[in-house]
Amino acid sequence: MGATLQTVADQVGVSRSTVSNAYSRPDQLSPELRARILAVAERLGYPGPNPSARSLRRGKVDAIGVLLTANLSMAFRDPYAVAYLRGLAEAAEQRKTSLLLIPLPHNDQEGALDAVRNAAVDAFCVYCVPDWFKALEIINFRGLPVVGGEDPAITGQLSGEVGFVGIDERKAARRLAAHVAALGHRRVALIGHWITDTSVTGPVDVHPDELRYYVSGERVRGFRDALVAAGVDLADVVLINAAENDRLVGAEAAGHALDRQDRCTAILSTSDVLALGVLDALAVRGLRPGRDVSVTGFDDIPEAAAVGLTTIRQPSVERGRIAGELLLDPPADPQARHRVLPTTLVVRATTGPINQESSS
Amino acid sequence: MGATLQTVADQVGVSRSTVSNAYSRPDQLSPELRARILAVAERLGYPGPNPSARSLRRGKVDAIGVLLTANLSMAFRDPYAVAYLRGLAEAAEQRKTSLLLIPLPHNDQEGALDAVRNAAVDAFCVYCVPDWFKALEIINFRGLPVVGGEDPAITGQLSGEVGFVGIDERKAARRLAAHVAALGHRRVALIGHWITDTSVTGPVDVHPDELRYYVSGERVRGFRDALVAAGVDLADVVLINAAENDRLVGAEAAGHALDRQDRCTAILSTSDVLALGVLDALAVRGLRPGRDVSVTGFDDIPEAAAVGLTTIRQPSVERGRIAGELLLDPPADPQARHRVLPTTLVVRATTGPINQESSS
DNA sequence: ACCGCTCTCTGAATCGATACAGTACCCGTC
DNA sequence: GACGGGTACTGTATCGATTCAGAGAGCGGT
Repeated sequence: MGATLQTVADQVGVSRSTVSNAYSRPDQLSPELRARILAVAERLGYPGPNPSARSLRRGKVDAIGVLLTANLSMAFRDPYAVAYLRGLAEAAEQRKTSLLLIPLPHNDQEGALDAVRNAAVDAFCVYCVPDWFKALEIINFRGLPVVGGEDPAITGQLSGEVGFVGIDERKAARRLAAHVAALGHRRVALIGHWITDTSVTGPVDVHPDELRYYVSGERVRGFRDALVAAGVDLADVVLINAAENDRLVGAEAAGHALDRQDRCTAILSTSDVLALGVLDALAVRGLRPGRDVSVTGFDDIPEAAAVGLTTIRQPSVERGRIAGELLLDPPADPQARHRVLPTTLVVRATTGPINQESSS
Repeated sequence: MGATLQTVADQVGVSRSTVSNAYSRPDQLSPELRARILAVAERLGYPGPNPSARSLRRGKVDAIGVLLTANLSMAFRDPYAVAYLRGLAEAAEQRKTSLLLIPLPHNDQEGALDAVRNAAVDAFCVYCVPDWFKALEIINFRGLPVVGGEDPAITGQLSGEVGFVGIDERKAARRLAAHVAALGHRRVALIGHWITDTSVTGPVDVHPDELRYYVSGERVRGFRDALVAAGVDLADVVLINAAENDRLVGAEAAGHALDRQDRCTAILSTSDVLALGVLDALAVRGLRPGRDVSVTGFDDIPEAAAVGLTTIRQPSVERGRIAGELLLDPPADPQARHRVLPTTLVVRATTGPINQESSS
């Protein structure tokens, strides 16, 4: 109970340094002595160097902090986040680095920020964290390297070592909406995750330039760009806030678009998860996706292919892997620390030409 | 750069202790002084108490280590593991505790064990880690609390504070195999994850009592129990090892069972993920699941319902949540630290009565 | 016999914070 | 005016390791 380096050193009759070396620098002492030390350590029940003490002295903990979504357990519901995490884990695994998943409790901004302040890590990986959550500032204040996938403008202001791996959100969204507009849709609903609020799901009346959460905001702005370019009257575009990135919430949001007299003919969501909920909502009302109402998602999670969802594909596992690599082996060239990955428009069955009959 | 408690203390003109209190025990000093201290700290760029130093002194890090599958990134491929992790994250989140995902690199036993030795955590949660990986021993040696879901016999030998949350693997497997036997199947193949080897997928000739990985071993033994009870000749039972818990590997393993002249009429796998691969293998060969060959899985992941897979349902999110609760709020009563959760046989379309025509 | 070199091992300084006993002072009370 | 009881802050010991300059020994070469 409570054996330390010193205890072992005293027993063996060598200095503490030597015992330390036995564990951390085997080449610094003779193999025989090392064997003797380890044997005594085992006998005394010495569990090896205390990790906290070691990292205090070394100034390094071999772990990177992961900030995933506003709320950790939520992240495990989103297949895209899981895939991202997998890529991150692959990169970390190869470099013997642990991943510290930091809890971000709901309804406790201050507590969440404390968690970021107190995390024992060498760097941070931030994914899908809303702008109003001041995590980046704290990380910056701590002077730790960080890789994010959000607003490049914000990360550009940080002083520490910063990386970026993401996509051109707005451009991809534009491509998707252009496809929908080209099919003839003119009355459209846009469902955006967290664009105004994290507590209420429903229609909102905000100018797209004032949307809050960067990722969704850019996607919605991209949608609008394309719709305007196609000559759609913005008065016919309904904007709906989704309080969570969740299938049930997606269905609820879709309800607000479907249960009104001038029903829209297309619903664009800022994520596949929400779009799956939209499809549920259609099913409940006996509407056919791609015929009565066109539906699109974003991300291209595996289930999207299964249900034939038209969406934007963005790299998932690879994105996580690159994030990990940027943190663990930062390229000298700052240019190389800013990676914009390609996206693809994937057209499937949930989008189709406007149906004269039911849109009348 | 490099500001510490002392730096701040000197600037403000108070003692180091007081600055420490300003952060960790606000009730120990006047609000005015605290405000002044925090202001100076901010100005000096002091990022708050160093997490390593704090945890060294406190003897606590507010993190629990997670050992997930032999290989971390693999865990994110298994929907069951992800669900488990979600439950764990929920429990951790409520108690402001972080989750340290520990990398367990392939082909590096020693490195993996070091990772367990060096992890800065207060406790461990072990899930689906094979017996031959001596992680439990190390954790025990470190004297940290642990909750596992594997072999209760092993965990029973540990001296530290130990919890268990799992299911009666063998009983559940028995129920499943009894269902298959009752449908008339007599030539059966069993696919087991890691039952002999982690490098080769294919038929093996081992007595079930000598299988390696506890979870799969128990499941296979349960299968055999029921088959024997139903009068099946064990000579007609093929045992196939799966080198990974992976869909592709499942398909490969199934190939070994299907591409032989005395083709089996039922294939039982130790996990849903493997069973999905088995279904792929059937599809490739133009065989109908539930008609030509009956197929079963284990776990009841969401996709199982989608494809109509007969399987055993076991709690996933709940299992993770309970594991977290046992670690973070250990019940005083040792009995309550051993939780065996219920399982259900879920019969769907992939099992059916033996088909006279194609089994002849 | 002496130089220089490698190989092992030692000692002191250091990493940055927290716990706890203790001091100083103020205020009200009998 | 002595005393009890708070409140606000300080000082010191301590958590457990790593680092690095350097000491001493052994050894081949000249």
